[in-house]
Amino acid sequence: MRYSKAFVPTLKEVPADAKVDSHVFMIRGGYIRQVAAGVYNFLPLGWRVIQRIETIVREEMDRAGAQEILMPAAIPAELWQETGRWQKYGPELLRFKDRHGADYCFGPTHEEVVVDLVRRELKSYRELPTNLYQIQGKFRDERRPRAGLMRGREFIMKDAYSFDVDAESAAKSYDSMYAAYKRIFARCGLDFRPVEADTGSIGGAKSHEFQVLAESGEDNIVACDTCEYAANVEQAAIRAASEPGIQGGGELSKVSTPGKKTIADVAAFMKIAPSSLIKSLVYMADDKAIMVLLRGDRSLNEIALKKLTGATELFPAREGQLQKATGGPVGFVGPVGVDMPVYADMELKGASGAVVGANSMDTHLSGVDLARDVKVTEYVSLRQAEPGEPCARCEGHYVSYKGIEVGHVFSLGTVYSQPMNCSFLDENGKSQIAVMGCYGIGITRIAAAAIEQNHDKGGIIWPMSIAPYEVTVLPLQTNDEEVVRAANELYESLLDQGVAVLLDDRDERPGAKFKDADLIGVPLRIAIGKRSLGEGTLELKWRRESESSNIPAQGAAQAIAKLVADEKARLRGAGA
RNA sequence: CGGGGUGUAGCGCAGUCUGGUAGCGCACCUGGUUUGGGACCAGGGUGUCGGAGGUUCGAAUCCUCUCACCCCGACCA
Repeated sequence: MRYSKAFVPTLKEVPADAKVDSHVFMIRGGYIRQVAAGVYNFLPLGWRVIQRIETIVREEMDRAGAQEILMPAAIPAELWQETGRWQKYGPELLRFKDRHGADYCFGPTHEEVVVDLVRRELKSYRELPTNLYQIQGKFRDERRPRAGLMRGREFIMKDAYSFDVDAESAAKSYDSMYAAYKRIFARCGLDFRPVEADTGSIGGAKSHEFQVLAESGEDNIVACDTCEYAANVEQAAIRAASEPGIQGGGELSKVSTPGKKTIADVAAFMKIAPSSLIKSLVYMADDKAIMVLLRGDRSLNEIALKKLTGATELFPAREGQLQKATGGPVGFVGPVGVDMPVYADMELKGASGAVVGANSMDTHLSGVDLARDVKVTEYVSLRQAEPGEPCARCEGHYVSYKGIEVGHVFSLGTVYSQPMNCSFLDENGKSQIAVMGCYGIGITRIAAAAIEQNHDKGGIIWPMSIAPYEVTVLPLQTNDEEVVRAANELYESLLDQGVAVLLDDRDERPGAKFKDADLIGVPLRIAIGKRSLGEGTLELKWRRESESSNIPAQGAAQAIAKLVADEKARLRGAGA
């Protein structure tokens, strides 16, 4: 591409709306433009990146034996009603009516559609296993879209669905996708980690997320420093404590704690550690109040609570609801004498000598013995794993990371195939339900995650495999015939070699060209100027390095093409 | 959904408190000089002041309603 003809509107100034690096650089570099909250146009550079990511995904999915299809974005409500998700999915599902008044939704995921497709055709076990995938624009009406492509409402996703005869075969399909995902993310040049995860509203038995490690990530991950175990904190296993998390003993007595509403305030006031307090949380589970008890220094794992209660809607009680349920004010909530289910974290089993709220203004209770003073409904593991604590699987300890979820693989079992009756006849002529898996990749999110991991103050530093252009050629003096001729020749030769090359033939000063090249982030830059051309050399610089080197002008195209190919091969090798 | 904030030129912003007929930087257009890290000089204004209603002789500015976007939290494949 000749830059003079390209639609690449770069910006010197940082747009006011963008806070995250990947968002800032995608706008400044002329990759995307916003249309509405969480909805973007992809400009030529942005679209080239997306297409290159899609190509890698297609190659690896095809290699793993999956077949590409395309399902509709507009889905009739009946399919979603069949699985009950029309009711369950909530306001994230964008719903609308056609001219006849029939209900539709814009597909945020396609289990219903693919199962409907397969169940109509599937007859025999001989047709399995099969794996169908698509790359498609999805829409999820996020409450709060943010950070550009990291969390948009409309985004591009690759979703795949496997169908197997039994659980054993389904496990093989799962493993094959897991392996394909590792190759895909490695080829995209990402530093990532597969972690055990919650299955969320998709449902099913086991799942892994593929997390790109980045400070700006929204997900919290813990990984063991010794074994291979890594998990989302929503899911992370916690090693059973060998003794109660709070031990003190003593008599139950009232303590005056005027104005001390938080764990930190009470601990400081009473001169004890926050870990000697019990945190009492009141949640509304489908309009029923429940209480959760945790050690004062721990955080609730809401996913675990949701699983425990089976509630569709679960949120912290508002002030009025809380007062009604406990009879006391916010800040002094406690479990002694309350009339509602009380779930205590496993760590509190046998706890004594603890401090809790007294359900009356400016008062706490000390010397609480859970077994003696509180009617605990059940002891369950309800807290989040924390960095530094012992690994549940080995003798190591947890380390915490921030991650961007770019892929997720689910072992679904029959949660969709059963209610939708997706069946086949086995060897004995007996009807069986297909065992499923589903596998997602956020194509547009990969682009954002790659930038989060690969940038500096000046702009993006693309991995070779997904860069919009692999090489950029900069003629530094556009009024110098020799320079222009050499640049044009190199440009044509690189095109002949199959290299994706951007020729900056604009009548701009060298400084402007360097700045734009850095911003756009093309991995390899060839500067052609009077200075070096006189000595028969060109200046080659990797975007990721600070120093340039000179290469002979003679045969430069072949040498550059080889560097590009070697770099892509290196990334490919990383996933093997 | 709760809390906070912002809408004025393509982009970044000032002007709003205290009402008086819209401005700065960058970008852009014309001419000239420049050319190895976002050049300089001269000239040019490109605007339903987010929208609707109201108060007023007069509204970017005051009042009411409304829309959009951003941030924090909650929520979430």
